Amino acid sequence: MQYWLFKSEPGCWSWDDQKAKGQEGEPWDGVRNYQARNNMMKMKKGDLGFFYHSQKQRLIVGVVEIIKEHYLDYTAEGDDRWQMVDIKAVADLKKPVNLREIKEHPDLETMSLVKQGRLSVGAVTKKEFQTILKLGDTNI
DNA sequence: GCCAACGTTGGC
DNA sequence: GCCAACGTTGGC
Repeated sequence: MQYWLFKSEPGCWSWDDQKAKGQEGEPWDGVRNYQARNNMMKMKKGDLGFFYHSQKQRLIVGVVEIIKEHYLDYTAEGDDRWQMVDIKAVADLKKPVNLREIKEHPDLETMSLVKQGRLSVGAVTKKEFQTILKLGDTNI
């Protein structure tokens, strides 16, 4: 089992939008970054991840599950081979975790979210995942 | 609104 | 293949 982090501007695609999709989930399309794509290609069905609101809020708001492994992004053009995965909402973080808490936490300050702010789909270690769940007062 | 960080592009 | 210029993202 591996853990991940999906970043989105809430004005574009929010946690509420994601939750509205329910069990059906939604393709994480439009990723145009090789590192993010490579991360998606490593994802397995059943892996868990966080849903992060970037920009104004800067909060980890929920937990998602990968429900479909990588396939061709239908927004890719021509010979592009951009990939996407499907994710569904699993749980709210009872207490959303903000970026400042993450930066100040000794176990979290090395997260890719902190070190590589611009990466839209990042990996999270098991320890980081569990630490954030604890900060968020949430059990899965 | 500004700026730093980073990825991408294109000239050589 | 290198590197400067440029564009984009996201934190502040």
